[in-house]
Amino acid sequence: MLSERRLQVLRAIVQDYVGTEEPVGSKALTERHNLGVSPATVRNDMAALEDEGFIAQPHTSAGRIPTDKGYRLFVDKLAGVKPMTAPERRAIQNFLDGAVDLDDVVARTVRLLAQLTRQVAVVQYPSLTRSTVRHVELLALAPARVMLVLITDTGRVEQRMVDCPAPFGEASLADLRARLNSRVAGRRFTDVPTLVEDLPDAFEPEDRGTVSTVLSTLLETLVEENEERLMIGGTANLTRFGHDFPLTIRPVLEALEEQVVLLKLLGEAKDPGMTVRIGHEIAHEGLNSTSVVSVGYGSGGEAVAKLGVVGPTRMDYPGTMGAVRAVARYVGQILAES
Amino acid sequence: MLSERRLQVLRAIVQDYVGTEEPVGSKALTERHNLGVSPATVRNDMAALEDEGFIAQPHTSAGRIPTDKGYRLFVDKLAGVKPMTAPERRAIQNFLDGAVDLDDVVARTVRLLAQLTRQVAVVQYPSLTRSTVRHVELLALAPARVMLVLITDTGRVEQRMVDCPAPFGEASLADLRARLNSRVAGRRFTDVPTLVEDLPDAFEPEDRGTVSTVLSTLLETLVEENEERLMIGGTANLTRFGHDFPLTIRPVLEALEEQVVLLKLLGEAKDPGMTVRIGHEIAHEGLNSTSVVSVGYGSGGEAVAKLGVVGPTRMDYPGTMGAVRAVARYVGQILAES
DNA sequence: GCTGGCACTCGCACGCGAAGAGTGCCAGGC
DNA sequence: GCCTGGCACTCTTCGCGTGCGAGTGCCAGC
Repeated sequence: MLSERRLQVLRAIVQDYVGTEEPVGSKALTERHNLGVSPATVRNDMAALEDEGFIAQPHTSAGRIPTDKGYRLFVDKLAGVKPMTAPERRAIQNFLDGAVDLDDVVARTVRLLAQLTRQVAVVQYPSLTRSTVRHVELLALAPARVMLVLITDTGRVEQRMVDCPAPFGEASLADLRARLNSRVAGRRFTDVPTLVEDLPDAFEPEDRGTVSTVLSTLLETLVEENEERLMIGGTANLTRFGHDFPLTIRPVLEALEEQVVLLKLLGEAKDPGMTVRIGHEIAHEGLNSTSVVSVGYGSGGEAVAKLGVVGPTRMDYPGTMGAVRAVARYVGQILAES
Repeated sequence: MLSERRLQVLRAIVQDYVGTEEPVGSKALTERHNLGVSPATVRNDMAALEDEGFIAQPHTSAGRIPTDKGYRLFVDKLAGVKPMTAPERRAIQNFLDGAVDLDDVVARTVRLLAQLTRQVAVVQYPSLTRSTVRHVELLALAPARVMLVLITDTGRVEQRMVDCPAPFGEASLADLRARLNSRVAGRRFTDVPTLVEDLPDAFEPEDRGTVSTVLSTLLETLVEENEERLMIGGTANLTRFGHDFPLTIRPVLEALEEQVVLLKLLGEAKDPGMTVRIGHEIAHEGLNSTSVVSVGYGSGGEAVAKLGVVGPTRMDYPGTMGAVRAVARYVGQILAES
């Protein structure tokens, strides 16, 4: 196990490197932190930390920078979560309070997170499968054409066109609407398939085909892969890091556009609380030099989706974690109110 | 007026510079294009073109590059719109055909445009004010809480929560829903305000407050500034230009995130057909070294929104214009079908 | 009005050397 | 046994001078 002082040295290295973006040497360390020992001693500690793989030197005659493993230790053992200040909290609440609908909530959240952390913000829309049904609406647009509108308790709205195999009367439609809502309203989306299973049986034979079609469209809408959406913002912040740009920024932008990658990433974080993934811990190659801080948010006690930020591994973890946690908390409140 | 050959020289310069990204000299020009004259002659032409402000040299001893004015002349007089090939058209159609709802259409369109042009794609959602109402739905979520759902003929869905001043019975709600729809269904959104003006008068005094509240929420939803949304994609393509990056890419990314800027830009292009804005013709500072190609698209003869791409002034204008036009055409078809 | 020739201007890549930062190691002290 | 000051060594970075090459402008001739 590393001695207490060596951990302090690692902490100091991480802090300085995050602040300056430059490899940090033993002399600078002793000057900026009261370690109570001389540079030579720190050098020994650094050599030990390097042997253990927590830090590395870019070139022989440069200072050290933390490795992914070093950041991991920092995040797990050495750093807390920096709470937001009172004015910051107020600003968050004010900014989110003006939202008029779910799209607006998500858009504002993205902007807010990007501004607070000065990094790329990612916000997932509330998952359908983890929400409950508020209402299902059926609208006859033409005799054999129905629009299906799905509304969740989190304010999310999905719509689908349904082409019916046979004309469907207004009375049958009203019947289906009523039966459907009485069965699924207030229930979790995951329960919907079994709840509507035998619904066609209640209808006249000539309507059963249409009812089945409507129901299967409803079920398709709930399929995991379709139902995940997210919004991204603050990509301009990517330009703040590394001056070796095109190479660094490109794969990150590409990965961000591949929403699948991000969704997988957010989905992987099983822990409902905060998750930090650092550098190579992220499977996707383009994101190997970034870290992702994510957390679930939800209207009640349960998380309905995730939000987080993507930034360079060299990021201010305590501050970022604080901002992410605070924003998630307020978004949850807003959703619960609406 | 410039002689025919000088225009050809300008065209050749634009084409070569777009292809190579490097200033083009007189010798290279004569080698790559059959101008039928010697480099010395071309030099004279280039000097004339420079005097007129169509081209410039980055440094004394380098080749010439087109100025914004040069690109403008190229686009207006020298370049046509390169039509898509048959396979490309088929690919566009296939790609768009799988869309399940409006969000999906827009998302696919953005991806498609970004891929075809290898630039940043921008797609505006169909404008509410230029669409017609398909249906207005009112759902009672609580005695004094109504959800308003607005559906357009282009498939766009907007929802708003309405907190009513007084409890509102299910019967009154059904009444309002029926009256509202009979008045506005099939009508243009811009006509809605006058169409619903006297609607509260038809209700009992105790319900009038609530009806007014619902109606004013409806009207707010239509306010220009709220109703404009857009989706952006292909930002990774920004990294393909200039190696002097951070400086170039940063303001562009910032401008793209400021959706207001883009919306204004798209809105300014009054011409329903294709509009090309080049470099400093764009008022926003961050976009001074980019060009924007935009065109309206719509389900019928009329444009309901715009789409386009943002790229470096040094872009393949004929190809980009061809792609933008083709995509707009197919998106219009898809919307008309849904 | 076009062409070949020629002098001139610069930007850029290359090589070299000095400067500076930081390390590793060692011998001595508490 | 651990910490410290000293010292030699390594390697990157930066500045500078030079040569090269690309490209131009101009001029005289056809």
